[in-house]
Amino acid sequence: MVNQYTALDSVFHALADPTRRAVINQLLNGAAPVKRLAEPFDIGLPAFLKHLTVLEGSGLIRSEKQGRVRTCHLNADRLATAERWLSEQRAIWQGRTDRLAAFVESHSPEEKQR
Amino acid sequence: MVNQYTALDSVFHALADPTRRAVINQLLNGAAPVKRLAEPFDIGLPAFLKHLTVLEGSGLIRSEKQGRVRTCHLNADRLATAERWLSEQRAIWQGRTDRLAAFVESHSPEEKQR
DNA sequence: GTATTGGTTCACCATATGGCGAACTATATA
DNA sequence: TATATAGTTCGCCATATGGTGAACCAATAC
Repeated sequence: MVNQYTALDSVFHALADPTRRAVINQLLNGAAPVKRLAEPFDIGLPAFLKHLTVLEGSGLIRSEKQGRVRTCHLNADRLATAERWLSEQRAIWQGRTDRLAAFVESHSPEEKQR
Repeated sequence: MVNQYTALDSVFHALADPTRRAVINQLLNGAAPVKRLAEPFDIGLPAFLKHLTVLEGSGLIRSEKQGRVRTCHLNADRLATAERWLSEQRAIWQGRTDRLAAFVESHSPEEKQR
């Protein structure tokens, strides 16, 4: 369980929670302070902060504090990381099913049912 | 924590583990029995079975047993579910940054620094 | 200066996760 | 029939997760 924590691990894990996905959704419209991000959810600030920590740990968001307010913004690159992995898998899958279809095609030219 | 477990929750959670992603990777090349899937990993069968249960619970794989061997195959649709969410987010993000760029463009035609 | 606001930290709790070994079931195989 | 093989189930354990309330700090606002 102490295996090197890859970027994909932490990104997918961060995305596996509805609260965190909702935060990302909010941040799509631009940066926002912690308070405003937390408003829609009925959990305490401490719990919410943990979600932000997970998100920031995965690189999906960044944040900086000035004065007493911390502003969070999305790091869209990291979303792309996950998207890339998924589309790679799909590409492999499609390549394989395409070859399979071609094989079937070439070996049973005129009858399709068995 | 007892919120209705959405499909995205379980899919992303399933993907958040390197062992489980590796299993998916194997299944891209076609169906395989549990034994063969488990070979590359140096964890016990019981632990491996839990991973399979998580994967099957998320709908990413399906499996059926005949005789004493259980054969697993990928359900690529579910991968697409996750991919779709991600690309939606990216679309929103891009729409927003595009509008932002247009706004900046139209409001400071010749000076860029403030 | 005092009060309020926005965050943060701390100790704590219940449950989930990911692993183990041992025992067990059922199907092939010899 | 005896034995090996493929899975499965069980009880156990350490750690992670997601939440709580209470106390605390540092900027603002009054």
